[in-house]
Amino acid sequence: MKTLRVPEATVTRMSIYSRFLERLDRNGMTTISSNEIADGVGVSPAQVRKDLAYFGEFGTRGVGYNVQTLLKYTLKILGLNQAWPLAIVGSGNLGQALSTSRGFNARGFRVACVFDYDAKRVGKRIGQLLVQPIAQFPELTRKENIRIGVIAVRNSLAQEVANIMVQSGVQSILNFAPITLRVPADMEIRNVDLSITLELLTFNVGLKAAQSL
Amino acid sequence: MKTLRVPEATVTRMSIYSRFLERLDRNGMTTISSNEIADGVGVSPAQVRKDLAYFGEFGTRGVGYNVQTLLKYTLKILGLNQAWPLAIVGSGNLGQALSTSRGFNARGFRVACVFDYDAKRVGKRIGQLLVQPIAQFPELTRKENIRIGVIAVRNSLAQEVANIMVQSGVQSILNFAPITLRVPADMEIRNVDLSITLELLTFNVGLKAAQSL
DNA sequence: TTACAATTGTTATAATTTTCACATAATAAT
DNA sequence: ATTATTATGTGAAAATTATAACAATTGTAA
Repeated sequence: MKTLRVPEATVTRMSIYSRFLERLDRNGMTTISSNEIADGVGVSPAQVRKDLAYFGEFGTRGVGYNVQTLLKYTLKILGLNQAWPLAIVGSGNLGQALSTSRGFNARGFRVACVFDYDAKRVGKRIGQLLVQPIAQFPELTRKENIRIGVIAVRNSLAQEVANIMVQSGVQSILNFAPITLRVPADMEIRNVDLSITLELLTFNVGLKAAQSL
Repeated sequence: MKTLRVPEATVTRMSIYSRFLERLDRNGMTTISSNEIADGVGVSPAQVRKDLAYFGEFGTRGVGYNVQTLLKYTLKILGLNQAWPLAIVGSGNLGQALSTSRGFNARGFRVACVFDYDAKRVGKRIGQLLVQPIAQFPELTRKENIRIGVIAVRNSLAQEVANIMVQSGVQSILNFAPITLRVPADMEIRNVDLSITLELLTFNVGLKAAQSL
C-alpha cells in the first residue's frame, strides 16, 4: 500500500482552498490559476501547487484549474462527499453556539444530537433539537451512525465524556476542554483550545514590544 | 539585538506546559521532570527541554524543574504577567459563549466589553456586561486600553469589523469568521476556524478507512 | 506553421523542526 | 571520598516542510 504521508498543514490549506473555491463557484467563476488561489487565501503559488500535487494532477498547463472540478476533488479529498452527523455533549453556552453554528451545519456536517449531564437541561430545545440525557449517548449515536463527537463540557467531565465516546464506537473527537485527554491511539482527536490561540497573540504582541525597544 | 526566532509550535506547547504546570501547582506538586511534563501533555521529553531552551535555563540537572518557578517563567514568556482586557464584537451565540467562557476570563484575560451592530441586541446583558453599539468601539477600547479584539460576527461583516479594530489601535485580532481578512502586516491576527478542524478529522478518518482496505 | 505567453507539475535546494545522543551537573548511597 | 543515579542542556543528525527554478504542455496570435 502506498503510504500517502500528507503534512497536516497541507490538509489545513486544502480546507481553505476548498472553501475559497466554493465562493468562486458561487460567483460563477470557471477557471483559476494557482497564483489567484494563492492571492485569495494568502499563501505562495508554489505552495498551492505542491499541496495539490499530494493528491493528483487537477490542472491544465498554460490554463489553470477548472473551479468546479477542483472544488469537487477537494471535497472528495477532505472526505466531504458524505454526510457527517455530529453529536455534541454539553449544552451550555458553547454547546448551544456550536449546535447552531454555520460551520457545524455545512459542507456535510450536521449536528444530529446534543447531550447533557444536567437533568435540568435535558429536554430543552436548541434549534430543532432536544437535549438528550448523556445515558442515551451510546444508543442514539449508534442509531444515527455518528462518527464524530464534540466535547463541550467543563474540564472535570471531559475525560469521562471521551471514555463514553470511545466505548460507543465514535471514531473521532473534537475537544473544546483545555486538557489533554487520554484516548486509544486509533482515535482521531483534535483539541480546540482558545486559550492557546489567545496566548499565541499575547506572546507575539510581547515580542513586537520587545523588538521595538 | 538578538533575534529570538521561536517556532510557533513551540509557543503553542509553552501554553500547554503552562496550563499543565498550573494544575500541578494547584495540586501542591513542587518538582517535575521533563519526562513527566512530556507524559502529562503528550510530547517527547526532548521536545520539552528543547522548547524551554529557547527561553533560558530553568531546571537543575539531576533534579528537574521547580513547578512554581517554571510556571512563573512560562507565564512571563507568554506575556501573561499583565492584564489583557478583550473586546468582543458580535453578541450572538458565539459572542455570548466567548464572553462567559473560562478561557476568556482567566490567566490575565478578561472580556471587558461586547459590541454589536444590531440595535435590538445593544443594551442586553451578558453576565456583568452590557452590549454596546459598534459605534462606541473606538472610544471604549481606547478608554479601557484594549489591545485584543475578537471577531464573532457573520462573515459579511467581518472585514468591516477588522477595519474598525485596525483604526482604533487594537494590535491583535482573534477572528472566528471563516474568511481571510486583510489587515496591515504589523497586526497580529489568528483565525479560529472550526470547519478546518472538523475537516482535518474527516480527512484523517477517511485516510484510516482507506488504509484498512 | 511557428513563435510566444501562460501556467502547471516536479525536481532540486533551502529552511525549519524534531529527534537523538551525550557531556555536564546535582544528589544520594556506600 | 568515590561511585552510581538521575535528569538537564545542547550540538549534531535526521526528518519534515517550504521555496525556488524550470521543463513540459497548452492555447493564441502572427
